[in-house]
Amino acid sequence: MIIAINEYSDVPIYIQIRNQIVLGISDGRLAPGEQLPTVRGLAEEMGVNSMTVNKAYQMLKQEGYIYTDRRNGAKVREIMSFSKELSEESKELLQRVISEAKIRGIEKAEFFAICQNYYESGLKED
Amino acid sequence: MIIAINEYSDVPIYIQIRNQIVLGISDGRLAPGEQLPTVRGLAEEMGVNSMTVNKAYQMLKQEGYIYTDRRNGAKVREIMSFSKELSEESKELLQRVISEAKIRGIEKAEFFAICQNYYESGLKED
DNA sequence: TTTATGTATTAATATAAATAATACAAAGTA
DNA sequence: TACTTTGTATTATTTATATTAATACATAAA
Repeated sequence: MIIAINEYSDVPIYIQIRNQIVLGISDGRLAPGEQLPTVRGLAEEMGVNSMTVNKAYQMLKQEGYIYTDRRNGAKVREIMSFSKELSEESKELLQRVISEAKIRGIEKAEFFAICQNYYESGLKED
Repeated sequence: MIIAINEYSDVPIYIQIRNQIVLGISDGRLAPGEQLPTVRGLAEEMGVNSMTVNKAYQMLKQEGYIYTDRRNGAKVREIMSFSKELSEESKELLQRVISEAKIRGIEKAEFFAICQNYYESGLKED
């Protein structure tokens, strides 16, 4: 999976890496159990420091998306035991997005159509 | 309107202030044309520096949510000329939220129900 | 003249991100 | 045994940003 970062974004690089990998897991580009690039490998490929990548992996591990061992590197977890609820952070983000949508006069149906697109991306398996 | 900040959040204070005000506009707690607290007044009330509040107002002004003049302070804009589209930032946030919802096994209908709640908050006028 | 408004300026402090250079533990391989 | 590759730990440095602080200015109403 290609991980592209925006160097002009004010989102820290390690957060961008983390976000991209979560996105990859959600749309199927990263399969359960799949091997992730090594810390050093990804760092070199992206042109960033390996500690920056390590920080992203630490975060993903702590959140339960991946696991690591010293020998075999990092892999996507096969079984993720999340509560079937949005995280508090997600709720706050969603509220913000919807508040701005409302101010811009975007109707609910319109908004749902946008969500639908994101929800369905990556599901096609033919 | 009460503006409460979370001092433990890693979201900068001026961004939190900005977000709260946008939220207030979207749910009707802040009416079009309504007078906002003065920079110094809000700063004292919140126990932060006035330049921090000023930074939030600058951002809101630049985004088109409010206007200011030296004499009358800051007010919510009566007419906001936004495009009827989500901002790029909102789209990215929404994609992130939905990717995490999918990983957690939250069905689309469930997700829409959550959105519905946020969409309808603040509309009751009786 | 006084007052209250947003704004501008300059400095200082604190925090965090990112890089850099090494080193360590673990476990497979030659 | 020796070597290699993995994630991880450590320490230091640089850079950028947030926040506070203390003043000062322009404006316009009272």
